[in-house]
Parts: sequence; C-alpha cells; structure tokens
Amino acid sequence: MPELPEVETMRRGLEKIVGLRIHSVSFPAAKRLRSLLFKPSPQRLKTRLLSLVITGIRRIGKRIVIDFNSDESLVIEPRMTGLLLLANSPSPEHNRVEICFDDSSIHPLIYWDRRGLGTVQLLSVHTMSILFNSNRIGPDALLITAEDLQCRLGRSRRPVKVALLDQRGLSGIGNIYASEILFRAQIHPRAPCNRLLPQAWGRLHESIQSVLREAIQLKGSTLSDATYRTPQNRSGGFQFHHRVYGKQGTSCFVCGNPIERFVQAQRATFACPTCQNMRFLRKL
DNA sequence: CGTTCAACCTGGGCGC
DNA sequence: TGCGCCCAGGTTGAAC
Repeated sequence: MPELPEVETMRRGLEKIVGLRIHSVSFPAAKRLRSLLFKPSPQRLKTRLLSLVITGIRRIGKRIVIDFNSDESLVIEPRMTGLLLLANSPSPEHNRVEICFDDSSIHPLIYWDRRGLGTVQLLSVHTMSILFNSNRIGPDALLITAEDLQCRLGRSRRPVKVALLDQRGLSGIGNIYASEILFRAQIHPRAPCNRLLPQAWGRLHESIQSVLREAIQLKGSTLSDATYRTPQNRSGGFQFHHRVYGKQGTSCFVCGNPIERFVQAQRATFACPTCQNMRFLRKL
C-alpha cells in the first residue's frame, strides 16, 4: 500500500507528536504477531522506548523514522498494509503497537497492519547509516534531479517500470505510481532504460515530480479495499485521479483505446499501448 | 547482469 | 452458503 505519497502523508500527520514523552507501550495483537515484525522483541522494545521524548519524524523512501532524545530511532516499514494512526483504528484486532503519551489529550499512536508484512525496528544511528546507505536506498524521488535520474538508471537494460520500482535507484515509487508516472510521461513501461532518448528522461523526471506532488496534496490513494487511511483515519483522494492503475479494459482518458494490464517482475503493470508507444526510444 | 520464483501474511472478490 | 482460487500498495534471497 503505502508508497511515497502515503508515507509522506503519514509523516505530516504525525508532526504533532514531536515533543511528547512516551508514557506506555503495548502490543494488543500479540497472539497474531510473526517473529520478524519487531526488532528487538516487544518486551525489550517497551523498556527501551519508555519515557523517551520524540524529537522528530522523518521519511526515508517508504519508511517512517521516529527520532528520540537518545541515539536510537524507531524505523517503521509499512510494506503492504501497514499504517500509523492518531485516531481510532478501522479494526482494533490488527493494532500491532500502541504508544501512549504523557499528554493524555493526544490520541495514542497506533501501528496497524492487517497482513502483518511490515516491520517495526529500534535502530542505532550507526545501524541506520549502514542500512540506509546510498547503495541500498537511492535518492528520494522528490529530490532527485533529472541528470541524476538518467545517470543512475540510464545504463541499465531493464524495462523502465522495473527500474522505477527498484529502491536502490531512487526511493519512494511503488506499483501504483510507477504506472501512473509512465502514463503521464507517455513512455512505455517495457522500454529498456538504456534506449530512452534524453528527452524521455526529462519527461520522466517531470512526471515523477508532478504525479507525486499531486498525490501528496490529495493525501495518497485509497483503493476499493480501503486499507490505506491517513493518520486521522480518512481516505486519500488520488485514486480518483488514477488514469491507468486498475483500469484494464476501460477507455484511455487521452485516446479512448482500451487500457492494457500485463505483468512485469511479478507485478501488475497498466498502460495505454497507443499513448505509451516506443517513440522515445533510440533505434538499435 | 537480468529474470523468475517462493516466502512472509490476511482478507476481499469471483466462479462454481 | 461454502469452497477453492486469484488478487493485492512491498521486500528479500535463492536459483538459473
């Protein structure tokens, strides 16, 4: 679920908890936990977090990082169905962590995760510097320059959609936004990176910026299963602006021809085969 | 270097 | 109603 716009919406919604002291930590869905979810164990997590003061909320790609008055930070990776809430949860049986604050007028922070594929880790500054090294996680999609984008992806023979999903190249783009970005740039998802013309890199960079910014403004995409919610437990609005994602068989907004669905790297890709042709490709 | 598959999980939707 | 499939915003590691 959460890609850059959804995680950025979470970050913004959590800014109001900066300055608060942690009063208690609990794990309501303890019976449903898989072992990989927490590092360290829930018990150790509880004792290490108790009475720390939150000093900042950051986003690294699709992760939320909560900083404290200590040399460790809480790193939350929501993966498919993870959410951070400062409001009542859609289904309390999926609340994985609840953090209460000294100021009891603030709603507890809840980490909610229906499928439970996400992770919650307390990491030292040193460990984070290794984990979030630029070889493992590329520049943020909102900050990367057009030149850097071409420089980092342009030599690869992989299809451009597959490259956009690889967080080592640039970070934050996921399956929904990759299809939407390529549609607006009118670039075919199967186009090999190393055959894209210079003008294509400019179009792609421009499309990344405009799609992500518009999606953040609308607080992300809530699909029909309504899994994604903002920290205030509200739906996002960008799903109404999707042009291709989940729209196979419907008419293209631009040319009216049917949108296609196909699979790349085990993920569904959506595209208009007419608008997204191979005209931005260098001939072999 | 690039691709494919399986695994980690829950739950909604569909055909029969 | 119920069963068996398929599908889903992500990531990782192994195998070819």
